[in-house]
Amino acid sequence: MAVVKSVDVLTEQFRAKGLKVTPQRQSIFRALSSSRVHPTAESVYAAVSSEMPTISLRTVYQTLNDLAAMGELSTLDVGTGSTRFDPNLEPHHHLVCDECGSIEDLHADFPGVAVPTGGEAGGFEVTGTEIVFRGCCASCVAGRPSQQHNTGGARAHG
Amino acid sequence: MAVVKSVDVLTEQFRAKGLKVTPQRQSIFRALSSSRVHPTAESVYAAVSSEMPTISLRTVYQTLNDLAAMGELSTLDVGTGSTRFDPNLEPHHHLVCDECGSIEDLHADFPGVAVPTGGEAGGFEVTGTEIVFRGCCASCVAGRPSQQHNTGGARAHG
DNA sequence: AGGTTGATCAACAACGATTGTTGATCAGCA
DNA sequence: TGCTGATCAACAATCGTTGTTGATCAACCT
Ligand SMILES: [Mn+2]
Ligand SMILES: [Mn+2]
Ligand SMILES: [Zn+2]
Ligand SMILES: [Zn+2]
Repeated sequence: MAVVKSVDVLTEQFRAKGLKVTPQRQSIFRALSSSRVHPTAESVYAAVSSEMPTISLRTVYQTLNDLAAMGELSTLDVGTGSTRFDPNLEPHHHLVCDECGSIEDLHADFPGVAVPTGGEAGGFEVTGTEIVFRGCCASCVAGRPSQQHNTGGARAHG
Repeated sequence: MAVVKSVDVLTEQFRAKGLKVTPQRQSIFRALSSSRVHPTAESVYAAVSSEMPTISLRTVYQTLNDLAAMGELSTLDVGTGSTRFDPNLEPHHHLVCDECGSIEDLHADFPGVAVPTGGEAGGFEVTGTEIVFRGCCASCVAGRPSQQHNTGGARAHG
């Protein structure tokens, strides 16, 4: 359940790179370390703004990009228009709700998932595998107009 | 190896929906049915422009969106800035080259890939599963400065 | 403690991808 | 042939993101 490195560790990393540790950056560190929701730059901005109203969106983008460049954050693109930032450094996959746009983590590994050698895609050198499950999250399912339970017929792949 | 439906079939579908079958649309149909490269709107525009120089980018977007809305085309977002259109209607997965940006199809199914019930993501209703392998395509690997063969050490997940 | 130097700010402009709009012209199809 | 939607050019506008500028500030090293 480890997320982004602690505020202290990030502080160290910034210092080591000759980057100053400013209150803005610390505030962003804090916002990230207490977040499990794959925030956008805007939403980090909103969170940080509440305790530091003068921070600029520009600074938020800047710091998020710094963190991503340092590998302390990864970026996600699920087709919702804006980039999501993922403070969870562990290898994992994602469940994207088509209804509310939420993104949940799935900590599972699928050992069978690999590119078959010599086939259609022979010679492709894999460095990373991302699985995205699309569908409807539990809370959106719960909020639906009541209807007969229909447990069958979910097609794989859309 | 079936790709987008034939030009004739798409023609029928458009007529059935009360949409007119114009030379522009037919040209776009043709460009798609002979494409295996997950083109962007711009690249479809470029292809069609060569045989129909007066077509507008606006019309290309319009038709691609129509096709996507009809389910005759799917859209892909791999974080390269622009939407890729996929004329391949069969369920499949993708290999994205981080070097040249190419996207190859992988026609394989991974029966083990499913959201574990009752765990971290209990209650999520899956409607589609997309697997993206990131790495380096065969031709980019081939074009590298010669070095010792290193066949080990590909980490899964980045 | 003080000076150097990078960080931040406001206030913009600019970008690329995509969509909206308008009015005029054109052409598919019944 | 006529109705009506499609297309066109030529824009403007949107959204997310990055660039720029000059002024101010403050983290950090000595
Ligand atoms: Mn995640
Ligand atoms: Mn494909
Ligand atoms: Zn939901
Ligand atoms: Zn490549």
